[in-house]
Amino acid sequence: MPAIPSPHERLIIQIESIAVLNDSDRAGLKTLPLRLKSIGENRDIVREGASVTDSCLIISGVVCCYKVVAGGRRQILSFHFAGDMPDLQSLHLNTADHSLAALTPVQVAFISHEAIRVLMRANPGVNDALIRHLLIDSSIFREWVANVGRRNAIERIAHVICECFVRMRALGLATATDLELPLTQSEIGDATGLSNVHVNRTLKELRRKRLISTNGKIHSILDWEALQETADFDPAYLHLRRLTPA
Amino acid sequence: MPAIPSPHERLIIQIESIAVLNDSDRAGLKTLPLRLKSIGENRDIVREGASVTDSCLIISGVVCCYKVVAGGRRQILSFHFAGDMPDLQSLHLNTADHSLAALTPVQVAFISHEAIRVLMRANPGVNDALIRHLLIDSSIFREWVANVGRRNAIERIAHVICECFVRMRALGLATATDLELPLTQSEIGDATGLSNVHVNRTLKELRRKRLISTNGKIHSILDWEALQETADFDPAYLHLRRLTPA
DNA sequence: CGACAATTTGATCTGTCTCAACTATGGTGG
DNA sequence: CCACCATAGTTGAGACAGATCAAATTGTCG
Repeated sequence: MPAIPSPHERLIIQIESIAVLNDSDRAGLKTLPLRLKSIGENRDIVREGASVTDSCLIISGVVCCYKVVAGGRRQILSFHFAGDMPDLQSLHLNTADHSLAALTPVQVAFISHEAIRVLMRANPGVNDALIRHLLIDSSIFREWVANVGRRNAIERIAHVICECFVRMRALGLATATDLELPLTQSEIGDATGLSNVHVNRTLKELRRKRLISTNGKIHSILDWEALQETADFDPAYLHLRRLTPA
Repeated sequence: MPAIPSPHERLIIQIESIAVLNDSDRAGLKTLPLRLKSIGENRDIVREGASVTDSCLIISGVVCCYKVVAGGRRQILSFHFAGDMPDLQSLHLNTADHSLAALTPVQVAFISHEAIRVLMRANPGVNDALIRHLLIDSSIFREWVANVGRRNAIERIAHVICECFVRMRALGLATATDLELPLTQSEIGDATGLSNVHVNRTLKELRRKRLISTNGKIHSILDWEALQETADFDPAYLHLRRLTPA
């Protein structure tokens, strides 16, 4: 059982799940100055429209990006876990076009854009890796457009579960069968464009089909093949180097 | 009435709609070697899963990114016009996670990744501008997730029209009231997650409300304020430097 | 224990889909 | 020049997935 990774190690685990780093890249990343902060459940970390001068690295907990459309309905755009940098794009887009919120109590580390820019200029490996991180986020948004646009309720929810499972597993945050996904049904609904009532029924359907089982915040994958099948899930869009932790 | 811009000029118009370039940036962009090609209507330019070594610049016509989900249903992810580089992300994600297709006869220019990389390394202004282009694409995908996830049919369609209008106008491809948008109703449905029948009814509703009028492929904005209102449209997510052409 | 959040269930309603037929439109070849 | 055909658009009727509303149940935590 490995010790809990340090914040810098979290970042390196995340980056190495998608890109190859050499010793000097890793050394450079370890010099990044981090400003740690704890944030309570359901608190906004960044609000849409704000000007941003730091990007944040998640150390623990679950975070989501979201927008609010006319009528106050919320659409969750993505989920993020320890090691992710959910607003890295603020490096080149200074006004936030969406909000970032803590879904659980979270620990984040703020990193100034300036420090990241200096490191990227000095270190081509880090430069390429972070751009790749940004582009993979973009790829995930594309998949989500297809998910909410053209899949039915059971496919949508199964797909989100598959994605979270694969991504968390690559980050060392899930076992071969279990993941801790502390989302409410209403949050799953906001991510999939469904009402919370219908999410409830659809989750029941997934359990009835013995694809998953749920014990509090812990979800178990009972039949990974069948779950991917019903989700129409293909992990290619995540552009991971490997699907299991190193 | 200005002459039709050259391919390199198209690219510079597009980039200057989102970023500031200096003389050396513009000069550098003009040296990019372009391999021109004409592509027929409804032909794929890049197919999902392919390995890509060139990015393409659209010279004329309309192009879309799309995915096909289980059951063969298509989801259009984005529309692209003259000056756009719709698969710039292949620079760092070599296997395409979606397809790119010509919706009209199009002229494209292929640019080798190597040439773009050399230019970006030599020219920080171009580097930042192209990354910004990538991140704005990403922002547009986020808005589309919210559009198909949480808006109703009339809002979705009005929103897509608003976006195309503003983006085409910034590229000098639309007048103050008219845009040439040669999309079939079925393509609009694939972009908004609606059936073509319902698109038809909803477009009729938009015309009945005197928000738009349609004459073949030419759409006129009759009441821009009211159209934005019904679309819940705010152009901030496009991160444009200005909403009208230079 | 009490209070509040989250989940579960039932009943009803509605937006959108599907299927099918019909009309315009434009292109092609005889 | 017109008959023909393919494509896109339009309209109607019925079905269904998922929304909404309402209420009961089950956590969960101070």
